[in-house]
Amino acid sequence: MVSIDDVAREAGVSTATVSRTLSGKNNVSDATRARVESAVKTLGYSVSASASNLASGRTRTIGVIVPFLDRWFFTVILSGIAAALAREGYDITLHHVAGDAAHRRDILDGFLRRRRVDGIIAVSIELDERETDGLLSLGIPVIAVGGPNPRIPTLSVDDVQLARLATEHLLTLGHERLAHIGADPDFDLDFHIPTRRWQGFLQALADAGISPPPTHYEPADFTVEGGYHAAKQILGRPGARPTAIFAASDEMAIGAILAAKDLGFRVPEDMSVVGIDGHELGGFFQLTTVDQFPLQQGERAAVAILDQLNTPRAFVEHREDSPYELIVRGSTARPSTLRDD
Amino acid sequence: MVSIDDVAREAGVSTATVSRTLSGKNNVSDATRARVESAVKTLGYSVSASASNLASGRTRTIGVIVPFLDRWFFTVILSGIAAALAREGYDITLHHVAGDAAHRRDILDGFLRRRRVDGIIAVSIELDERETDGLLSLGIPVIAVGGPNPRIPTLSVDDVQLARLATEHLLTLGHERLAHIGADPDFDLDFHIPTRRWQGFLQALADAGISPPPTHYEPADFTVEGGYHAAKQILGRPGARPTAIFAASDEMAIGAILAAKDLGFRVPEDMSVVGIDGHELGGFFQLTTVDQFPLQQGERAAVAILDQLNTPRAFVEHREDSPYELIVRGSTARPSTLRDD
DNA sequence: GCGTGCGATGTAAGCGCTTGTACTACGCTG
DNA sequence: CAGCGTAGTACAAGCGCTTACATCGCACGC
Repeated sequence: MVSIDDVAREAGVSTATVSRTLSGKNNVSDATRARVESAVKTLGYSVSASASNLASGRTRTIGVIVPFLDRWFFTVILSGIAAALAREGYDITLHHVAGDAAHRRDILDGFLRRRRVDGIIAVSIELDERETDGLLSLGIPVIAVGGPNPRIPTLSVDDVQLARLATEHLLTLGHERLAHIGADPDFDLDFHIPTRRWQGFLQALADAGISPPPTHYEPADFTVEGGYHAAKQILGRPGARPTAIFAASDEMAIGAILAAKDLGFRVPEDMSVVGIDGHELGGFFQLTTVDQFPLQQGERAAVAILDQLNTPRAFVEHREDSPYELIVRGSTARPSTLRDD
Repeated sequence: MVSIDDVAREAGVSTATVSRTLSGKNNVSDATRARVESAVKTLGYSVSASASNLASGRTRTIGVIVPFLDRWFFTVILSGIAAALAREGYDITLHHVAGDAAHRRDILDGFLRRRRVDGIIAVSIELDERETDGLLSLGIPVIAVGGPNPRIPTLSVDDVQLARLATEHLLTLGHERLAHIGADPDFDLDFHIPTRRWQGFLQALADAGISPPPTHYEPADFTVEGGYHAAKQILGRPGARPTAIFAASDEMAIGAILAAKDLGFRVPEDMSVVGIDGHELGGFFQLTTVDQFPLQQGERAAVAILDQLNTPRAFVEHREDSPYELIVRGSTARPSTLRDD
């Protein structure tokens, strides 16, 4: 393997100069720089990451911790992180932290402690006090995306407002009997998001002077299948049928659309459905949704951690200002009572 | 930061002994081992990865290159890789290699050259000659999953057989007019898989003595939407309508099911649909499919690379023996001409 | 009772960089 | 023309480990 000494010899300079040239320091003359660069090229040299790390204390690597590796939303965030970090020449080491407690310990106590990474991005993971202590005691920047942890600087979307927006869209169209597909209580233990969306839903209804019958809440597990079953419950239950469903995720909303169709309801004529996320299948199913731009969320997190690396601050605040946007497609319309057809 | 010297001092031994203890070497007495371990615990020590790498030349890290980070199939493979590597205490550095040529160069010439990883797993990426040379010249094990590259040891599924199995399932049920939804020619330039599935389809038909009319091939882009449109073409075209569709992916198969329903056909009564992959939504849509167990494919790749790391071989052969299995659900049945109902 | 061998431990030489400090040569200024 | 600042470069000391080799006892065999 060709080392920095080989390059120095080839270029007729010291290793220090080679190092300065390669790391873009400006106190190298143009002539020297050119010689070094040509030596690098002819020898096919590239720095040894570990030697560089050891000497400088910087790894140019960010650790990313994700709870799911096979769910659309999380992989899109990951994708955004990867894109933004790659742009700046940073590597990413990926840690999939699932339920397994022993494995969690391995990751949080083991891998991440070894000065392998300059910073950590934790995507939507619930950490207990001990784990949080562990992360923070590493002495490197930590940024969370959308998690519920108050002690870690977090970038998130305002879930209450998101849900309000979706709900207000339905109210604006003239719907008065709304149902909500939210989360299982179990599921919500880890992700408080569903509760906040439920709150936003209720707030919007309250502001509109509508009190929702409790039967119009149905829990599900954030999958298409879960949304399907929940919607069947909602639509099949005797009594005044809701004219619109607000599902806390696009996948559940898609399930709801399919359920409605299977029951013989037309969407949106008989039943409006709105979701949240901006899922890739939304366009195909003509799903009206509040897009929360997960790709950008990932990119913002990456940018934030790099920023923190470049100019360390003692205090990084929580930010609940990730952008979102109502995308109106074909799954919502005025309720039939207000229609001419 | 506490270093190995601190531990050595605390335990009253040399750093060499600490190092031997921690790396599980066996020539350390039980008493000494205990002292070291307790010192490690009280000081909260963990090795510096870069120092260890630099001294030993091993990183305990595998580089994984994926072409997509937001498609179910690839993220599931990634998930399998991550699980298997984590089990052995290996880290993974993730590289998302999309179309962008400059970025590709950065990855392949830059990141991976820096002795950052002990091995590389390339998931379904097409590499040109120069890129392949680059990878192989790194002098570390490289394993591909499902790519078309003859110079890199590849683990893959036998796509011809996979397609034969799916097709033979339809033939066994009594279908004689079959259609296939495959790939756009463009798409196939990168992934030769679709062509091989098409071959398997044709072989099965030929063996059964059936010559398919060319109109029964329809290209799509491996998405639900693509499958939907392709199926509409197939079903709407005048002439003898096929009684079954074999789609080269589950997502396209799901699109085909939805298209058939939208056109007023019942699945499977009027139209059978079979896919390939084992997609998570398959159960919900009652999709008959040939599952190719992507999670296991990822795990097998990880195991293979670790094996190669432990006992290097000059030559690692291609293996086309990844398991697959026909999962018969509700989207396929005998054609109506053969039914009593 | 002494040589042998082996298990347990210590010594120290790197691994390949980065970077603070020292040095050189050059062009100024006064 | 001496004195001085500065840009450009070299020197060399680490960074925190791993590991080949040296050392040291001690049990064992004869």
